[in-house]
Amino acid sequence: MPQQKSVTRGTLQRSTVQRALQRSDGFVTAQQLHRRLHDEGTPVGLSTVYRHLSALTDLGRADTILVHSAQYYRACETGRHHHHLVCEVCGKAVELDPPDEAWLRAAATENGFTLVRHLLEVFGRCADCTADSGGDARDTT
Amino acid sequence: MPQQKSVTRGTLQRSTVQRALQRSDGFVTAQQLHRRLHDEGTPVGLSTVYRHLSALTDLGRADTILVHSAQYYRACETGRHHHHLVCEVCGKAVELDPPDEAWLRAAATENGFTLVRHLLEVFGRCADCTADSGGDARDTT
DNA sequence: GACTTATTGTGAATGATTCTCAGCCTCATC
DNA sequence: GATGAGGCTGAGAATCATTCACAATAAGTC
Ligand SMILES: [Zn+2]
Ligand SMILES: [Zn+2]
Ligand SMILES: [Zn+2]
Ligand SMILES: [Zn+2]
Repeated sequence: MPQQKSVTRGTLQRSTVQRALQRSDGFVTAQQLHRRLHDEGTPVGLSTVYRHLSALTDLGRADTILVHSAQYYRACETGRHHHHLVCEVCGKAVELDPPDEAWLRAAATENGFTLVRHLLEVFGRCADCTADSGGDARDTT
Repeated sequence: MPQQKSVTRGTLQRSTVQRALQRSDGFVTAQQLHRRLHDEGTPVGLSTVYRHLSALTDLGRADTILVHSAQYYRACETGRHHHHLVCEVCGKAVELDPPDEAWLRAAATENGFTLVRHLLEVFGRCADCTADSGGDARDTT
């Protein structure tokens, strides 16, 4: 449980990372954000980017998904429970309100499980990206 | 697109990995399987374990989930679409038949997306593991 | 302004997964 | 049953994302 303590002070880097995340639409990785900040002339150390993205996630101000062995972050105002419809090509994302999730709890207790969390991510290609492209399209459903 | 070609020949290592995976209950990583085989006196190279797990997945004979930046595999006979209820502590897993997934397609087209795949994993602790333990229990829902 | 301490950034460390490639083994063929 | 071509193996190097360590720096406090 080496759960590291979250950063909390109001620093320049903190707001920089926070705003950069809000400006992005769709999910981005810490690395991408780091490079972007560098290119924009407001560089922030890679570790610091990681630190703040992680802190924002802890605070519920961002949500994250794990794809292709990489962690993607996205600003997230709503405190409500929701899932994402993510474009595999450009990273654009839409929030989804799932309907019933009751069957889920039912299934859990039915099997003697105590629920901790669940994760639902839907991948596809947005209208724009369907237009161009012509590459691969595996289906791991 | 550096999609590597899958192994297909009938070799000793192939069946060894395949059977080891079937013997395990719950999800396991390539590393765990590799170590287990080594301990059991039927060592198989790490690369080879990775190759076969990946091949089995392509063939639909195994399914995989990504947790904590690590890939977990599990033998999977049923060709049907399904999801998993996974114990975060011991890795035990139960297959779930989700009810309606229609809203999902609806939501996709509604947003101009072409669906490719979706991923639903439910995490919790099984009866056994709820009994002991007393550690952390975050809820990223 | 001086002080206490959290935060930063660089570079090294980690860990999982993939790649490389020479030698080995399968399998179709004879 | 022997042969040959090409697929399979495995040890170690190479990648890649992420985490760590720690000395230098800047926030918040009085
Ligand atoms: Zn949900
Ligand atoms: Zn797109
Ligand atoms: Zn489903
Ligand atoms: Zn368990």
